[in-house]
Amino acid sequence: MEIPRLLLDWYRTNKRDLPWRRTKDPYRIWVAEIMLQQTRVDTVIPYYDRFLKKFPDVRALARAREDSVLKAWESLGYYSRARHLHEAARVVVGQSGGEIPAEMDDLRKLPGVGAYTAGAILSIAFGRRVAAVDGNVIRVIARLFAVEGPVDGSKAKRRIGAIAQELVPASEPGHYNQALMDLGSGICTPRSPACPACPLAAACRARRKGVQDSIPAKRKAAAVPHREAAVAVIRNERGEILLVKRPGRGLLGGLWRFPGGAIEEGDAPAAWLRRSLRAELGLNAIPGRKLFSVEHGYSHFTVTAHVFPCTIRGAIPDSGGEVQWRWVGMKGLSRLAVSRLEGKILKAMRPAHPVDKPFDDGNTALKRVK
DNA sequence: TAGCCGTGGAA
DNA sequence: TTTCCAAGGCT
Repeated sequence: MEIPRLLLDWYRTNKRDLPWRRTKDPYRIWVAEIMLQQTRVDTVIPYYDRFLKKFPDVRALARAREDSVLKAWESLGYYSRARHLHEAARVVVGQSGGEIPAEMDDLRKLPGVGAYTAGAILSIAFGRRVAAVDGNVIRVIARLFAVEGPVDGSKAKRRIGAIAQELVPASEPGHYNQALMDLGSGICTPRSPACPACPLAAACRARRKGVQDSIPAKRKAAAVPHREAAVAVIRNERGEILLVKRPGRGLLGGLWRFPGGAIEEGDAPAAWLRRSLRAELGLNAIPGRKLFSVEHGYSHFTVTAHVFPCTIRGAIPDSGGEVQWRWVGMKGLSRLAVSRLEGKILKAMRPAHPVDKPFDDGNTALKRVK
């Protein structure tokens, strides 16, 4: 086939110099592939460098605490990737002494490693002739072969996957797969592809038919719902804030948050917050006047969070029950991961109410109000 | 199969 | 400003 040769020739002079392209260490390739899932190269680079400095090999990652791994992942998003990578590192160390699997079946069993990631690791780190079909590759193949209609159905995915696998050359499969991705991200882009600069333009059926802009066909995005939330800033006499640990799965799993949560239509935020804190933490909390509200967008909904300083009456139950919580100062914030929403709240509070400085109006949790 | 799962940059 | 989306995987 002509395509692999054209692509590899193009790649030799056009490839990007990226940190994970300077190594053949399977662990480093693996970390890069997980971070790159649904995430831009420019965003990943600083995280990649910091992560590998902190966890230089799979054993270091395996023995780390989850809070430490999530802290290294903080603000990268899709945190299940970090939890799965951490868990998978423990599996690899426990089962094969730290040797990254070089077989498809073994690799796919690791949490967080799907078809794409396994193909990328096998081809790039182990030189195996396996396709790595990501969004770029789906788009490039769909255009090269003028695959019209939706590409997210199982039939179209099987067809594109079969073509992709057939195209992979026995020589330099890792470079070839990365070339395909570079082509997709820089030339054969989702919108207005740069066909005149494309090394495969002469072979592209979509270009010949003039339909490159409508392939792959995309479905309309679902409307994103909006929610309202009420959260509490509770301080002790040292100015530390009360943070709650999220469950180890689901949205932002394993990260720390302010107490409170989503309110229902028609709920008064302060009254709801008071009930919520009693039910969740057993606290008798008195919300003060609202400090401010913060907007944030997640992958599938947006939220407006109303932030209330709260005073606690009576005893504060110990953590360790249903909900785990801690008093957190600046030192704690340097070790525990929080989401961007918490980051926005902390930033908005900083001028008047920096962490480690008690509220100056006596609005502290330990100030007993009779 | 389709919904869940973050974030920030580009257009 | 709003919309789209970027090297997917899990359930």
